[in-house]
Amino acid sequence: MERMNSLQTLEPAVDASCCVPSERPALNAEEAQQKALIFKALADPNRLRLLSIVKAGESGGSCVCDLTEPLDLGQPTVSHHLKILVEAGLLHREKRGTWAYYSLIPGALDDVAGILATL
Amino acid sequence: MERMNSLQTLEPAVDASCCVPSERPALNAEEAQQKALIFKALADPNRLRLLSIVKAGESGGSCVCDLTEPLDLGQPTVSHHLKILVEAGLLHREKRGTWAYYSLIPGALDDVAGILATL
DNA sequence: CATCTATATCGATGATTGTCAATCTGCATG
DNA sequence: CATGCAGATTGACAATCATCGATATAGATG
Repeated sequence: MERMNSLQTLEPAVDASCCVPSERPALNAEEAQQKALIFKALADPNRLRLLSIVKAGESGGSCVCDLTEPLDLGQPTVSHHLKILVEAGLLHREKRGTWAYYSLIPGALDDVAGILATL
Repeated sequence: MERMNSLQTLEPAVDASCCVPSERPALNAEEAQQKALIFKALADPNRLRLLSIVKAGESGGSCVCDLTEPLDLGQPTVSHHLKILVEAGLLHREKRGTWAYYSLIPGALDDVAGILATL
């Protein structure tokens, strides 16, 4: 299970040869599952709020203690949601001393938008 | 429950007065729930494939019978997934004779991308 | 009207998920 | 080393969800 998605490598150069969009043959089961994982991560109100707060507080990242209160959720629950967002390739986690700081991975949300555009 | 989302009216002119992005105060619980509904609709591999197939077959829409086989799912299950996509404001359903034709709502996926961009 | 066909709805079931309380880990500081 | 604190992990439980088989609805056609 470790390190599930990377978003960066999700569309690994569809065609190494050359150009032409080459008749996209409609998502196969495997691709669909990959991409669904990312949308699953976004499919919870509290996780959307976490992303929103982390994005708004862009300046070294937000620590869990800052995120627990506004959501009115227990600390373990927030940790759990954050883990899902990290595994989806949307957030980055950095431990500094006792605290863990979470920050948006640059471009990650744009990549998701790209997935939608190329469905 | 009827007619849940419209996507078009989800961002109802954030600010009627004028300009300035006006310090977005991080998703509140209600907005988050609304938006999560849309991502929930996208958070299933088979629904992603349905969207993909419907999008690819843009020419009057795809009927359920065309969608059942490629997904290898029962007809009731496909109908169920399609309903969820319609309720999320992503697909349009049109009954012609005995058949039901589904088509992408123009701009709907772009609107979702917009939600991501303004998180 | 009887029948056929395409699709929708219903009821049940197994799987997944969100949440919490309890516990564990690891860093920091007295 | 003992204590305290931030955060992660675990185990349990209720709620939600995806799927299916059976059935219902509603056009079309004989």
